[in-house]
Amino acid sequence: MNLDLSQTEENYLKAIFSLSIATSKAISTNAIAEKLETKASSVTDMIKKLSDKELVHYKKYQGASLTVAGKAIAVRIIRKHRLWEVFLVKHLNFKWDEVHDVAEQLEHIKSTKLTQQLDEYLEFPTHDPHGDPIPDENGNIDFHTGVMLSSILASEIAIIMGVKDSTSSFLKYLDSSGIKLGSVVEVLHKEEFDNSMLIQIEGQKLSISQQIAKNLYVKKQR
Amino acid sequence: MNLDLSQTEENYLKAIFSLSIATSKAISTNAIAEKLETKASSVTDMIKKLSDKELVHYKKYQGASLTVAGKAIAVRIIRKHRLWEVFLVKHLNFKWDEVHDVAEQLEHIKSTKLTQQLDEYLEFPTHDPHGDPIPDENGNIDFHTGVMLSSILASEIAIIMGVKDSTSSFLKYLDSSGIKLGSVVEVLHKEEFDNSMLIQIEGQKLSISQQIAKNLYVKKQR
DNA sequence: AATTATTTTTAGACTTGTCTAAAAATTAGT
DNA sequence: ACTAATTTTTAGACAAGTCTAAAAATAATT
Ligand SMILES: [Mn+2]
Ligand SMILES: [Mn+2]
Ligand SMILES: [Mn+2]
Ligand SMILES: [Mn+2]
Repeated sequence: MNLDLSQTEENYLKAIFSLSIATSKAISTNAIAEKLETKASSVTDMIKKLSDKELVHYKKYQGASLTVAGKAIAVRIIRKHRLWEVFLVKHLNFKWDEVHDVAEQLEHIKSTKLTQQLDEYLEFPTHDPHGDPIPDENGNIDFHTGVMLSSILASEIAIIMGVKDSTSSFLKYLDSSGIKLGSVVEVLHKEEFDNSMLIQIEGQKLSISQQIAKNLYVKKQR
Repeated sequence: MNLDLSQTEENYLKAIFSLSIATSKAISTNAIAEKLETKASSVTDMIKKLSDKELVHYKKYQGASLTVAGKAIAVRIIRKHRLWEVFLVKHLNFKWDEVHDVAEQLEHIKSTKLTQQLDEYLEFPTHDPHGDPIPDENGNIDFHTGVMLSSILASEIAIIMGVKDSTSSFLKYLDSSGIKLGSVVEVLHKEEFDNSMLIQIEGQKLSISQQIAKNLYVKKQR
């Protein structure tokens, strides 16, 4: 059995993993297809292949879920992805909205020594530039403990811990508004009508939509 | 015309480039096949494809050579390969015999910003860990001016500038003999029978075969 | 429960890159 | 110059990954 996977196979495992975080149910063919911007028929073919390699559990019409072996591989890829993102931002002057596409390529480089040395070189970072947790060598992840900013009540104070949406447009919006990881945010007012909120952040007052607030992980202060 | 090449296409261009350094003639199908460890029939197919893309000149039975566009791409890949090798040795504790396979993967990462920032981060290195010249941003290369150690006469002194053979076994031999880039070498005696030589290097006397001496670039002193 | 709508799978085709075996062209040897 | 050896190309096949269109299964409606 060939244990060396193609980039495509790795991307499928990663997609199933990230779709599995929100639910404990099997992931539908369509969901995977949408995530990978491919067709359902292609997904069926690939899932069968991964099932033969015992990396996913699969029963016809029942969707897919990762086996222990499949999950271990997915986590390793995510680890590499996030370590590279840290490297790009910390050492190569990339902005947090510029790293993802390059990391999508770098995550497939195969060299355990490289990953290990990169981790050490970066001084064992625990989170990537978007606040996402970096799995350790053994595949353990500290999942986001944070709640969403949208759930914080008026007059409460919180700290920005991460972004849920990592698209360039969202990150650029945050940059232009001065919102960054570690920023202290106070909820001054919540508008009942549309759930928008007026917040105090980085020395300024700002009105943000619920859409924005739902994509920011925060840690509530006391 | 799609300008984004596959890794395979890039490897063919690189192979033709490196085989072209030794000669000004077109490169034979067989030579490419051997270099890439593939079959001649596969090479013919790919050369046709690259010819359609105007990256190689090709006439049936006449071998292949790079067009200006093809050469520019090949040089960019070699630049990336060597920059990554420098990074791995300088920052990630890789030995010079460990970098090649990883660099073979990293050279295909597509991001001009990445290449440019990496170059800057490494402080614009001119040579890789094996002494090979790194092309600059515009594709200019300082080819090895050096001669081979095998051509140095008895009683002459030279400095090790690079290795021609970068296989792990050769590099490990050099490590075990204390030979490294920058080492000063004095030729004490040349054996006429087999062209082996007795040299003084890094404070010790050493006998090396012609095979060894033919794979070391040196700069003659004075 | 029967019919519709949606999701998923299958069947067949296409692209990329590879291979083997055979044919064609070139090169070498006499 | 002719034959033999070598190199190169072609023809046909295969694996990986993708797609479209049609069939089958499941889920939602009435
Ligand atoms: Mn990312
Ligand atoms: Mn990230
Ligand atoms: Mn190399
Ligand atoms: Mn090198």
